[in-house]
Amino acid sequence: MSDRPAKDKLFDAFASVAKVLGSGRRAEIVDVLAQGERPVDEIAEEIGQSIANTSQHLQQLLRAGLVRTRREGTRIHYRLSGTAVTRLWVAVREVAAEHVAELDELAEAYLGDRAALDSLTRAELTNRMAAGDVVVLDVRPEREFRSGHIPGAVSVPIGELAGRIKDLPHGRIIVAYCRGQYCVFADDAVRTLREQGMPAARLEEGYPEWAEAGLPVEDGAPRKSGAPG
Amino acid sequence: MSDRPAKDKLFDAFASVAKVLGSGRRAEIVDVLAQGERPVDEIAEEIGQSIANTSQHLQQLLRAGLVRTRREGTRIHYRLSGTAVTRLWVAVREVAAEHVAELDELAEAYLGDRAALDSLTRAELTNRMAAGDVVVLDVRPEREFRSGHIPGAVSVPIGELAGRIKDLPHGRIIVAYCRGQYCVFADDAVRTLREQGMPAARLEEGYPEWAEAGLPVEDGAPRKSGAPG
DNA sequence: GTGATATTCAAGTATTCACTTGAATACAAC
DNA sequence: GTTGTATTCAAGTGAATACTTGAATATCAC
Repeated sequence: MSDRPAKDKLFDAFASVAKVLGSGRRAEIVDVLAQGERPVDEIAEEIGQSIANTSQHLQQLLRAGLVRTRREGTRIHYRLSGTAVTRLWVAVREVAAEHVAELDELAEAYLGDRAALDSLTRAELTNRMAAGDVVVLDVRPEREFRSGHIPGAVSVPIGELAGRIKDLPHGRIIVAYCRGQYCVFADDAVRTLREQGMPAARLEEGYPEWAEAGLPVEDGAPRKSGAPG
Repeated sequence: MSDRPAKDKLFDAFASVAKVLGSGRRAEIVDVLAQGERPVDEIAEEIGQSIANTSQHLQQLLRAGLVRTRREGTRIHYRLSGTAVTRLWVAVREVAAEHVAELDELAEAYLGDRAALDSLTRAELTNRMAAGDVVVLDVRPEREFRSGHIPGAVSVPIGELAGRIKDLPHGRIIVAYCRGQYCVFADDAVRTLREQGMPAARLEEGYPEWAEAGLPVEDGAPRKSGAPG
């Protein structure tokens, strides 16, 4: 009754999208690119693989249509090909969080114990931003901040945080955010700030989810450090 | 700085979810189970594979946490483990539709030319249902209808449609729906009805998307054929 | 043009995967 | 208990995959 070979091919095409996300290294690449575009060598460093291997993973993502490229001189910048890809990546993590038995252990092994860390949802953060009683801290690498961030956020990459704590405004709660729920930067930031006696919490999710939810974003260079608006 | 082995394992765990969807046959299984639970032999028949092979695919889906089982006598029924899995499957198809170059051709090869077929969005259908000027026709196999359908829909499996056209009410547009955007049943139904001079259109998407969107659903046996409410 | 750098390609290897076939298990009917 | 049926398991094969190494390509600076 139904056209079996044609149906198989159609579903193989759907599966090709999932298949390309079915490698931990390519998943890391998508996670990185969800923060904004990056050249090959930086991606390789980010995922801890050789450049040749990273390039081949990127070719696969390209063939599957999940990423696009842009040439700039000798460098080739990769980026996700659209917001549907971000949604797909979020959906994968959701299913994993709900249904993969060992995920909690693995996440704890990587992230450490989060029990002591406060976290805010996006809605809570927008409320508090409206009330004006928070400082929003973007602790991702500065180039990710430049390609897009929460409006009014201060960029202090996690590596520089310890040395710049004194520049941060006092008297308001500091809410740190980073790449997402499974990113260590914001956790590290909250721990560092707490050790210095500053009230701090993390945004539960990260920048890609914020942008994907249609909340306002801003891009460009960070202001000179000091108290923001 | 970051714990590479732990990070790799965490992302491997995310990837394991995508990987298991990265086979056309397993994708078909998920598509079938999105309509409701099914025993192994029916799934095997639905995807056109041997029972042994289907069983192994199901084991993989089970290990990855995407499906659950229920024993009933000697038969084992598989079902999706939650709505997050449906969302993931929808996300995969969206990315494929947007970014996989050959998908249009493959879909047309399987579905045939759709240019002449009217289709309604979910919102359009709910409006027309409220206005009372449509007959909603569920052309999936009856057991899928029983495990959940659009309220007020009439169940006429596609294979029986030709013989039951005379039982359908006249004077109202007939809107057929089935498993989803890439399912042929509703297309076939619209063509069959049109040939008989009845005004017909299809719902753009299928039952799983309807249910996932939080729209009302109903379950149970179909009424005896004849005009519904 | 030459040299330097970023990226891709190609070949090789160990591993994993999909499917087949045939046997083993688990429950139901008797 | 035996028989029948639904499902799973195990072994085998050919294809695909991830990563490595080393060479090829493309652009820029000069």
